[in-house]
Amino acid sequence: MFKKDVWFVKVTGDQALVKKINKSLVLHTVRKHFPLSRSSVSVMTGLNKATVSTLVAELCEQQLVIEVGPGQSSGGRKPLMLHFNNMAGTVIGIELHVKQLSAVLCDLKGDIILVRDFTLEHHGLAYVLDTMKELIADLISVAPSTPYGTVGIGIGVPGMVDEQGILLFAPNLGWEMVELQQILETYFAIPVTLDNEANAGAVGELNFGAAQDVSHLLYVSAGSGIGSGIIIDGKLYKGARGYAGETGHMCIEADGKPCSCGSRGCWELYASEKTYDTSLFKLPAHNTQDLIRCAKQGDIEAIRHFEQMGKYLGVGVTNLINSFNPELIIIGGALSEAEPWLATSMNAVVAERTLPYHKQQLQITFSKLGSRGTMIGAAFSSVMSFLGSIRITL
Amino acid sequence: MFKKDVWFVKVTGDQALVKKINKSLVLHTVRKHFPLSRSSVSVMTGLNKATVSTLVAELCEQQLVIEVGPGQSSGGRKPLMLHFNNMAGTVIGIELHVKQLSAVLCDLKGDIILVRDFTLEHHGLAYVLDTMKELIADLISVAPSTPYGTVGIGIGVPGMVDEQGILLFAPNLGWEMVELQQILETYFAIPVTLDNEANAGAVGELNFGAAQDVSHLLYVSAGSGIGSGIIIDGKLYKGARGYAGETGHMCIEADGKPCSCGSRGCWELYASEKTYDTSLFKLPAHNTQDLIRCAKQGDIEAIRHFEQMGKYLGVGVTNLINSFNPELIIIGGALSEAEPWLATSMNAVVAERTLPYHKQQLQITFSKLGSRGTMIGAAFSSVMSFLGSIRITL
DNA sequence: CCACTTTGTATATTGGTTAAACAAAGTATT
DNA sequence: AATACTTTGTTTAACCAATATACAAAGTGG
Repeated sequence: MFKKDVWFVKVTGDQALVKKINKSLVLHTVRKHFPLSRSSVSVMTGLNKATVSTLVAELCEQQLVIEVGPGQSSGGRKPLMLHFNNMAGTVIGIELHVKQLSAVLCDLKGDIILVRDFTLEHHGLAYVLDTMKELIADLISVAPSTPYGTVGIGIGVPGMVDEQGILLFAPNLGWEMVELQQILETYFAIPVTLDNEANAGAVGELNFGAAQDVSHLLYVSAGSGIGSGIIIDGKLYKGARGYAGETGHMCIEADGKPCSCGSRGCWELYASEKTYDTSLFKLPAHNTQDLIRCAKQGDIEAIRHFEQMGKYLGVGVTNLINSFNPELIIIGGALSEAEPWLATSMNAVVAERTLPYHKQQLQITFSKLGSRGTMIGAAFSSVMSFLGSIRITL
Repeated sequence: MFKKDVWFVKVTGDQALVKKINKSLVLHTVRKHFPLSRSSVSVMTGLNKATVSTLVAELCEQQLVIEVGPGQSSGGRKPLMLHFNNMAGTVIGIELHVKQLSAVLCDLKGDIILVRDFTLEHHGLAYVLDTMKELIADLISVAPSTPYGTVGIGIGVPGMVDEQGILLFAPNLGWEMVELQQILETYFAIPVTLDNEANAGAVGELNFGAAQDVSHLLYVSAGSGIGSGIIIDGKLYKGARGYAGETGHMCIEADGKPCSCGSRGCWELYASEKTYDTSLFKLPAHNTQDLIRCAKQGDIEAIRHFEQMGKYLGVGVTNLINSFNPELIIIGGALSEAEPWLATSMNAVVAERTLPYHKQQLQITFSKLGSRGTMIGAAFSSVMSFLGSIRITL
């Protein structure tokens, strides 16, 4: 419905392309580093002062940038400080959990204005869809009045999404081939970006969490299964058809346990919540939240189990490091809250098994954004999509 | 010594950038599709006829494109056909094997002009380096006279290479921290590109082999170990520090055989020539060449062993497919010559284990270029580097 | 021989960046 | 307080690559 990725459609170079590059450069420089004077934008971007002035004037007219008055002098005329107008519009970010629907209303900076949660009673498609529509409609209606209004809806789902925004398969919901993006775009007439939960989480961390100014990053979402969001050159890597990052079904035991995917020895059979039902330990509970509570109280079986998961988490993470050579690995998802019991054994395995050169300048952390990372990431994808669609010529 | 990747240094847009994009577009359109008229270049690129005329005129003056006379009319004036001047310069491609040094002299199209082989007696650094210098000097001296002369040397090595062109570690040669690129650039005053064997092979297949017009590709080089060349968006992906693609040390048996890398259960312990010494079968030989001969003669032990390797090859390939979602997987390296005995079991495992959606529009083939792929790829990297460094303004 | 097509070039225009000069508004020094 | 210097931001003219348009060149077909 809405054109996506307009950026790369034009392969030849002309003045429009030049302006697009520079205007976008100025906009994002202001967005990331405001408050800022025109002069410093010029220095930071390498663009001529005059060029910056022209482009800033246009961005002001488009209300994406605002002049907020004089700043402090550094030995000469006072600079006129520029702000990114985070209230030029709003976006909605949604995460579809198995038992819950979470939504946020964000400004264009990605700051949360409002949160809504809704407990799902079952996974009937019509029911969930209606709930989602209600939730979105509610958020749109209470959104503060802004020049552009609500400009995008970003959704993170626990399943595989293709390039056309079709939710192909969501095992935990029992859904297949749901044209979620198209349905919602038609209903609300607002651009919708649909992504799997891991990809959304990666975008969230990249822009707000542990991964700012990182360009090669893997976000491992460990929960009921495992999925990875892959950031390459600062951009989400989706593969040929949009299915990249299904690392949960990476085989780490060639002749291991049979998996529902048809393979054997898949990573997520050893390092996700799927282990709870087949654990060799006498687990006092079968969900992450309760197990963490038990571990906090010193339950030895729960702690042992987490340590075991940490080890297998490390095995898979090592594989990713050796293959991708990232700067940063972030462990996210529900299991990231078990960091205190997972981290030691995981790090030990990674330290022992990763190739020496790959360990240089590599960082491994747990998610900084917690359960909201996915929502915020989904919302932010919409922000970027909106900012990328801004008119170049006035 | 020589500036690499000049392309991305400039982040702002200006007319020079526009011209660079368009001139490069015209050049590579002619290179890939010649013979071609200016008019068809205009249609294919989307550039205005006048723009194409201007740029072609410059490229002709730079001797990279030549006008070869009138073509066939299609109902109007005869077109003036353009050729890419593959003899504007020459490049040298070298592959450093364990027991052999192979070199080619290529034109700018990547066609082989001359091949030289040299058997290495040992791996002494000084000895190999001297041999390499002699070989290169010889090829340069016999290269046909061209406007630009020999414009690049590309080298593929069996080891890990960093971004600065330092050969960090080559287990089979016993080398560590050899500044190969810098040594040769200083000696010959010609740009040198150094890459590991798998990356070079991937570039070779991408441009001359099974992978033309493919943008997401994995080239798995299986020989004495396993390494992968990863092509993403039509470009070689090297990771944060240049070490991406060390897939041979991907763990496929969490508690498997110990590996020299410090880890356990590494892929290459189960699917490379490293299996020969620990095989459960009574192998009639311990090198690939002889084993293939035996398999051809029906030796059941050799065949069984290859089938076993094929299975494990499939396990690793499945992991790569699920993670990267490529369009194409190419099996290369010495083991690719055992295709008849590897393919069936490998394909069976991949078919059984790969996620259903990832199998759509996925192709798996064995290398089409054989043992020369790496050399040609290395040479071609140099060609691209040269063409990328061409002056924009006359 | 004439109408039409295709190919390629010449010319004027457009629209972006830029350097340089300048104006505005401050600080520092005497 | 007056002067010199800095910093910030705008104005102006120039530059240059792509483009639309007109046109020239060279063919085909009836």
